Amino acid sequence: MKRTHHCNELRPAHIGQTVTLDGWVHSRRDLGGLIFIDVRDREGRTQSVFDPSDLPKDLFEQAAALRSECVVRITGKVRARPDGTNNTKIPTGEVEVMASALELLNYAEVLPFPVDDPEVASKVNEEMRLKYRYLDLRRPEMVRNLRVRSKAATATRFFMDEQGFLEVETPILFKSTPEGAREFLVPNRREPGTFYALPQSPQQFKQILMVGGVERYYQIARCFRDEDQRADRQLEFSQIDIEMSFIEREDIYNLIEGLLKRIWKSTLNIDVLTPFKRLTFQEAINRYGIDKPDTRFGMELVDFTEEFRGSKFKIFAGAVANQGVVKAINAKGLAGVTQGQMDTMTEYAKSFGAKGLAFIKVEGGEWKSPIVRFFSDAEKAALTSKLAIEEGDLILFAADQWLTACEILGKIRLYCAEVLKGQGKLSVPADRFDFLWVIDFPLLSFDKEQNRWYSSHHPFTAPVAEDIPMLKSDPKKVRGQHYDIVVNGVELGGGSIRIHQPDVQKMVFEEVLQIAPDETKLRFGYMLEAFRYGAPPHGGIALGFDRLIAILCGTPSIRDVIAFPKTAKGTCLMTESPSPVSARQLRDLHIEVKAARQEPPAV
RNA sequence: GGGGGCGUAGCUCAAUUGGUUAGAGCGCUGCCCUGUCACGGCAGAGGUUACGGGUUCGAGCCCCGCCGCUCCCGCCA
Repeated sequence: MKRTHHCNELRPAHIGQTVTLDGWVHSRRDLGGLIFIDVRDREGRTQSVFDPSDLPKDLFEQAAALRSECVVRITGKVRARPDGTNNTKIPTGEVEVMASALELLNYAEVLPFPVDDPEVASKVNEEMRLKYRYLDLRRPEMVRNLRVRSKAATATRFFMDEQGFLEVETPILFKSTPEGAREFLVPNRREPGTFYALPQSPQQFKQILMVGGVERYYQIARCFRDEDQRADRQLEFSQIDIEMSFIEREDIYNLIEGLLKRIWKSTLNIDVLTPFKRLTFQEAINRYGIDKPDTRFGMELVDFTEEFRGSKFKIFAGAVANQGVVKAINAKGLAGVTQGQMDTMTEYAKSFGAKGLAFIKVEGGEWKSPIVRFFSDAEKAALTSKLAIEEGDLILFAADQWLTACEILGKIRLYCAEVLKGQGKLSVPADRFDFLWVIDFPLLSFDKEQNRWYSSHHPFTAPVAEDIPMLKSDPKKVRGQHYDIVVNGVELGGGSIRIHQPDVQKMVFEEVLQIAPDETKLRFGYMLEAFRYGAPPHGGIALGFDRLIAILCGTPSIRDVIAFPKTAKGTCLMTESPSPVSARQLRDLHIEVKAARQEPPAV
């Protein structure tokens, strides 16, 4: 390598040294008689000067012909910049390289979009950024995201190693287990009609590793789910996947708190306070209307079920009489909500099953609301005191079954917070991270359509020991030893203590979940068999690695922290995948495509 | 599968709500310029308004279809 320094390295201490820099032409300022070339690499940029008075004519002309993003090697002596010409915006701004040699390593054609101007580049259409991802990745913001990702991965590996974990890789070609997410299938050439599946997660392998005596396993694992995408969901994504033997829930909490503390310290140099708060599922729903609450602001749900029992306002009284609840939130300072925003909120509430969205605007010293005339003085007094109502407030109500009412207001709460942030009435510091554990989830949920119970998390989750007797008598009340780690309203990960007794697992499969014994054997037979030969008590967790990095980088989309992400429809705009394949490939795989299909280009 | 937003020059955006030859900034090309760093100055090129239909005397704008990007619901054990 001929490069002597990177482009964020030269300081006044280097003055007098002859150096060689390799990089891209970040910008070229041709003053006619004098040319400035800023050379950029992933570390930063450095100014070089081409002065015709001490350069051969052809060298000077070569420099004049350079254009943005050409790859160059520049050699020259480091010198202090003349008085008054320092550039305080860049760390190398006190010095410059007086070029004596220039090598054009590669020429660059005119770019489809600029990478040198952060203002413009950050606004470029994402379609363009994805198609020319290699250009997008040159932007300092993107380099920084990749660096944070790498640092976090390294911190994870160091920490997990210190804690005695073994990094073990598990197969990508897995067995189809049609529970949960839709899988990607891979046809087996060797036996027509059989398929591998790509793993939704290494769940079953990591439990088998515990049976295999590994005791402490981790992996930054690639997972695949053929479901529709979101800003925080890709078809393929990464998890920090962890499993441990001979432990209880507290051990997982401790471990993860230590891991996140380490990651935050090594990437952002922020000290995260531990232990994290804990909230039961019940309390999370009751206070925030969601199982992944953002606790960086208040606006909590307040219960008025007792106050409106027998109220003259029949909608509220009726909900209570029907075993439902009445809940309200105070969106402080939002009385000036526009009709459009109110309509949006009402539509939003309706999409979650509400019949409408009752409200009170507190403006000009009075309560403006179509429903307030039905309220008694006692009811008004209760609202005023429990919601701390003041001038300028907007009160919003939901009356329904407990879970529905809470979820509706939970969504409305988040919407109001966004509106208030937009108006500058609510601000959340960018470096604030509210971590918390959500615990005591119900083990089972009931599927009304299929008239059967299904696992809230997955069927290997252990019930809380004291609740086991209720498994058959009162399944609804059984709590699972499941936990979610939440930060700033984002579900960062979740896990559980697993069932390690084959008889309990069999009972859950067959008697609680009502999966036929032969089907259980077909799908999970190898697991049940493994558990017969001495399975240690164990449990684990998986953290969404992409989401974790997105939070560290302060971006709402995980596409910004994945080098080569896919679009919302699952395509790669750079490589144009997925794509048709040749008839011969299909024949080898014993696959006949019935849908009208595009022919691949002839090779 | 459903709902919303967007698509105009290489890029980011305008276009007085259906009316002349579709504009600006940046970029690009040429010329000038010895202390710039968002260099500056002068001149110039660059458009199938994503695509296909329709309504109209007239469509970037209205209608239908279609493609792509994006956000959300469903889905994600």
